[in-house]
Amino acid sequence: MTERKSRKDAARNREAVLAAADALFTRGGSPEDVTMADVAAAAGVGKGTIFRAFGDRAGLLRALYEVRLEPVREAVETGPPPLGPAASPRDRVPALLDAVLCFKLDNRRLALALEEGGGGSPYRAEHYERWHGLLRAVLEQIPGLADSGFAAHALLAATRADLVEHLAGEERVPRERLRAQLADFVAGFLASAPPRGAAAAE
Amino acid sequence: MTERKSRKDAARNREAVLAAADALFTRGGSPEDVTMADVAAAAGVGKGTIFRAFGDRAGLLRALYEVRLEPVREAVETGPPPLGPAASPRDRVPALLDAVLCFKLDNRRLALALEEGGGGSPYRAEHYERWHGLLRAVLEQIPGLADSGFAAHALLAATRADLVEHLAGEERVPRERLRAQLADFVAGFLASAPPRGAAAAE
DNA sequence: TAGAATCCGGACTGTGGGTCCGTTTTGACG
DNA sequence: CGTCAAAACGGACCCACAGTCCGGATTCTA
Repeated sequence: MTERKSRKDAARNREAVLAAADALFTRGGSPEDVTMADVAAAAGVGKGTIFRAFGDRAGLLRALYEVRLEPVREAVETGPPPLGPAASPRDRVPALLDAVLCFKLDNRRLALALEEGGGGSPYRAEHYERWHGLLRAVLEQIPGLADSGFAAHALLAATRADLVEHLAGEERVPRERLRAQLADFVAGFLASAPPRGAAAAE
Repeated sequence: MTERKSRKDAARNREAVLAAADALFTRGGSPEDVTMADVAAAAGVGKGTIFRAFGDRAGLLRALYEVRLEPVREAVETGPPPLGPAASPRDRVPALLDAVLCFKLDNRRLALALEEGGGGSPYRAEHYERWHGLLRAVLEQIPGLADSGFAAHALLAATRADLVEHLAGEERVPRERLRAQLADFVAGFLASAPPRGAAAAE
């Protein structure tokens, strides 16, 4: 009942396309250099098959993205702290942003392709809205912070795929250093709301 | 001696193209919908003329961007506080970011076109490097802040053209409200470094 | 005003996303 | 197992657009 039963060749080809696209995008090189025809050839299907299954290029990218994002989403929704819902807001915010950063580090070309040529704004994508809504809600629980809606946008903007690519890929900033920098930045922002009765400096 | 003397028709056409492109990009509608042929037609020249004068689409966009950015750049480099060099770092950081935000609000479609289809990363553009270098230097002067290089990137990311477009264009957030939100966010971040001997909360 | 250097402009090319439709596969039913 | 309609296949085809090319027009120099 989950979905209309689809013909088995359709399902098989869908998987083949996803696998092929996955491989092609993971391989080094600009995401723009991977054409739909390339994907079709690598998957051993015709172009028509891809477009029927995914609608357009952006659809394919989104589908791939969702697949890869699945584990992270699960960890966030039902996992243990600090990522899961049981964590305190002050711990969860940095954990969430770190998770996003790590995801983009692990899926640079894909995230890049999706954010750049992904049709319209990345801001209309529903996966962005998920992240934003969640982050906003968590920020909301921390009193004394500025507009949490904008703050959520701004913090997420620090993990934009092309920025990550620039820093990690272009400037060769090591993964752990980048994570630390983001963590510091987030910590700085969170520090603007006094943790308790405001006991101030050390 | 500023530049090789160019033929007067070349100069005239260059201006015509800039003016036409300016008008076309300012007019509502997606920047992608403005083709080079459109610009050529509007300017009353042939396509070849545009490509000879600006190299490629990105070159035209960059040239336009520079022209529009000129006043802001001057205000930043030689203007009065809080934008100019005489301002204290704590005042100048928010002023700089506000200036960037206002600029992008005033030039939404253009900034969008440049950041999206602008060839490669926006992070390799030299105007980005100017802003980043400047912001970084100013942040550097505020003791107690996290890595100023990354912080500069992160703060600038909050003014990304597509985010601005999303908030101001899509969600109809009024200009002044957006400025206030950014200002709050920046203030929050700056507050993480104690202004003086850390007199703490109010 | 002659001649050369430079520029003009629009026809032309290459590329890649997306569509179309004749052919093939699948699965339900008798 | 044989038949048939629905669904899927695939690659030839279309189109839009960035970027190129070159014969002809324009502008500078002498």
